[in-house]
Amino acid sequence: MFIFFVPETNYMGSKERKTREKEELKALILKAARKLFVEKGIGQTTIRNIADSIDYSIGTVYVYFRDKNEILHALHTQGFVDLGGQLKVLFNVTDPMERLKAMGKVYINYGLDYPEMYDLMFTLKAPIEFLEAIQKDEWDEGKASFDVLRTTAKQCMDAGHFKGHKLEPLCFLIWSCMHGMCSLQIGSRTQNANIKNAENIVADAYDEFLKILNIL
Amino acid sequence: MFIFFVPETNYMGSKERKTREKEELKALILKAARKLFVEKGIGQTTIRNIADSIDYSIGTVYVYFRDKNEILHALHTQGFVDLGGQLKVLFNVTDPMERLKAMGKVYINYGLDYPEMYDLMFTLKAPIEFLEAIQKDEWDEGKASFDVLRTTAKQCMDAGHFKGHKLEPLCFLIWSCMHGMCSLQIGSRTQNANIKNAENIVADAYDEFLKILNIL
DNA sequence: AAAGAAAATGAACATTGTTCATTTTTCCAA
DNA sequence: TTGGAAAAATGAACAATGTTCATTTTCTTT
Repeated sequence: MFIFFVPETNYMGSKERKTREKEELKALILKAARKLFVEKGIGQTTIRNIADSIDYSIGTVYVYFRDKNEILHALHTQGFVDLGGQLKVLFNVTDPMERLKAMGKVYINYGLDYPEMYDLMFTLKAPIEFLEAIQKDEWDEGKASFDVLRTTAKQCMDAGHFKGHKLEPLCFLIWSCMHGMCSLQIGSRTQNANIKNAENIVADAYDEFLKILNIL
Repeated sequence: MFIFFVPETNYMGSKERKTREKEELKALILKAARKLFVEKGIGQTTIRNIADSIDYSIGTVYVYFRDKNEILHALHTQGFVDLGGQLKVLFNVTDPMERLKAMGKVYINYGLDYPEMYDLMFTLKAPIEFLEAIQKDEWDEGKASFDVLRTTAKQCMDAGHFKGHKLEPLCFLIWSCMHGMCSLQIGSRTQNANIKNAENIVADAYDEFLKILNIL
């Protein structure tokens, strides 16, 4: 009894520790990758860079991630946890119309503050290609974030706003507005296009967005 | 006199022909590049592919273009000539509000019909990086297209629309709306995000956009 | 302490953008 | 017509990158 019990406990214990250590290393790789992406851009960050920065070999990275797209997808998911968390906090705001406005601001700030993460989440094909590669055609994080918008817009409608509008397309239009501003700004399409006051154009356009919301 | 005249004529003639031939080959390279980009995507098209498809060597491509970014920028410019031309045709529509609506439709159709060209024009960093590389911080084609929008929106204001709105930020907001829809659709962000009727979401959202324009 | 399992390694490969010395072609003058 | 210079075209070679996998190292259990 004793003879069997002790070894088995040790085995299970180390097995669990191993699992934890593996998760820790996986997290370490992601943390390093994210840091490099933010610092020097996704396109300029190589697997070697990531491995070097945490003093592991290239091969080790490939033990924990099948390819670069899986790393990008994992960070893509992290980004949605971050942004989604910030959006969910806004349910503190009881008036749905005010909440909707606040959501727009949070979304824009996230995009402009973390452009590389934003690109990963909403522009780059890589994380989507990973989903296709593993035959998963669901995008859970995107779903969740869009649900937050849909729920809020629905409450706006219930409160008498958006008369004559369809919920789903209107939500997508609002999302497109916010995304479009972030995307054009991040992609440097505002800088050289002869737009006046280009540095503040997103903030100014957001004000126009608010004016329109106020009459809907 | 005669002795000098004849050779000089020959020289100038062949010189001009040479110039023309160089331009033709440059155009041929761009045509091949564009074809491959549209067929298999920009990321999947290599310089070797382009060279092979027109039976020239890799080196020749580099005689005519300093690097891949220059090719991307040249096609980026072509795209703006195309789209800009389609937009300018709409000045046939005299009512500025109707013209604005039509411009949105043309823009969206272009984006959805030629997603790779659209990415090149409004999303990818490469053509912008080329501008930076050659120390040019003007983006003539972008300017011209935005001018078309600005002019039309200004006429809308003069006709009594958009009261209380600022021209420049409102134009950017409208552009962002259209761009956002194209960008999310092209980037496959609508497909798996639990959006109902995802195939038609852009068209449906455009209808919501029209409803809003009608009250502004 | 030894054997077996798990983890880490980095050399090696394929692909890409890019360069540049060399070759081929074109052109003009004698 | 032809020789040589100018122009154009070439493709071998290089550096960087993602990726694989046979080998080495480390850890775990008995």
